[in-house]
Amino acid sequence: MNRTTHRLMDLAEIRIRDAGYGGFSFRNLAADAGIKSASVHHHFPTKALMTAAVARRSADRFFARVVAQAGETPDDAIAAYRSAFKAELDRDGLMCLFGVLGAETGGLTPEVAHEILSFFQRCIADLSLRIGGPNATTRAFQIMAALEGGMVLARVYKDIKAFDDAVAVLV
Amino acid sequence: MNRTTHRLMDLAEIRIRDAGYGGFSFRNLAADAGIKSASVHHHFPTKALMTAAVARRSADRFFARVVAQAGETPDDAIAAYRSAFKAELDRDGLMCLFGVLGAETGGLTPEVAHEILSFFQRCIADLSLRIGGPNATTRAFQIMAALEGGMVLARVYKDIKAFDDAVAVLV
DNA sequence: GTCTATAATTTGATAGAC
DNA sequence: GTCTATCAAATTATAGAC
Repeated sequence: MNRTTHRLMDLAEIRIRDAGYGGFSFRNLAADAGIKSASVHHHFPTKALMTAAVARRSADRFFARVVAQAGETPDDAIAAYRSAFKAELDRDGLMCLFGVLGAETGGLTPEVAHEILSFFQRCIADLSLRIGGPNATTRAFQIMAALEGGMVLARVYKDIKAFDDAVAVLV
Repeated sequence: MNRTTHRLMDLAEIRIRDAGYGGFSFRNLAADAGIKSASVHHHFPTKALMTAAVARRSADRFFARVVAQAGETPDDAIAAYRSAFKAELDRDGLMCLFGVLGAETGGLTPEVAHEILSFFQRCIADLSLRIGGPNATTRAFQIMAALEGGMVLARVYKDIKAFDDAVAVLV
């Protein structure tokens, strides 16, 4: 993949995290990149496939970051997840791509919905494994819910402190 | 407000909770109701104002339910909030209107965004008051995050158990 | 309160030149 | 790889008849 393809994915990711799947179009994306919408189709055949590609790249980056940071204890793993999500908020004040798309699941094509579900399944499986113990999976759901819900609150309040408060109990 | 107005709001609420603000139009709403889109404009001047009206009605109903159920202890209040959110999942498997719209805040008009922020501020203020103590507000953010995040997970997994797991620690 | 008709704009997508 | 040109469909919204 070349520079423009990546640049278009960067721009799409921002738009989706800001306003959801219905909140971006090939037209405004092209305008952001300084090209025409027809040229965007050269890089991605359809909007749905582009969104799926953006989600896949975002998930890969997320797990690379989490794996790099995760230590040996359950608390290390939780801290790694928390800081991976918080990094997105810190960078641009926008929430997690998967939280946004997950909330509007009913408006997504099957290929996009599949990427979203896969991301959360991978998080839950990985977290459960690292946490261990009899209630590991339940605990993993609690952690993911706190993180995603915290990001929604930070987005609505336009204040990262809402996220910090929401996830304070995890650390 | 007459029967058709309420019916249109019911239909819009379902659509928004399923696919977000960008996931519904006056055309498909009208089709759902068996009328024409021009007739929807007789009830609501614009899509944004209709969405704001739906949000306001949803918030009023939510707080009426919470006030009716909330007992005297902090745990009673938390249980009331949890059951008010869960009631929506139980009814149709869809998540909270405010969680969906909150996630795509960047794509909303100011009047809609204001309704969403107001809802969460009202929840946090009310919960903090009922919980009491020095960390009441922080605790309120944690509860709201768990509930909203739990609904996102339930929506993505298409399984209410994801919500139950996510909020199990609250009860 | 609902309809037909329509305007103005946007959107997702394609064909073909350069 | 980007462009112009274009299409078909959808979208928000309005005017005016019934």
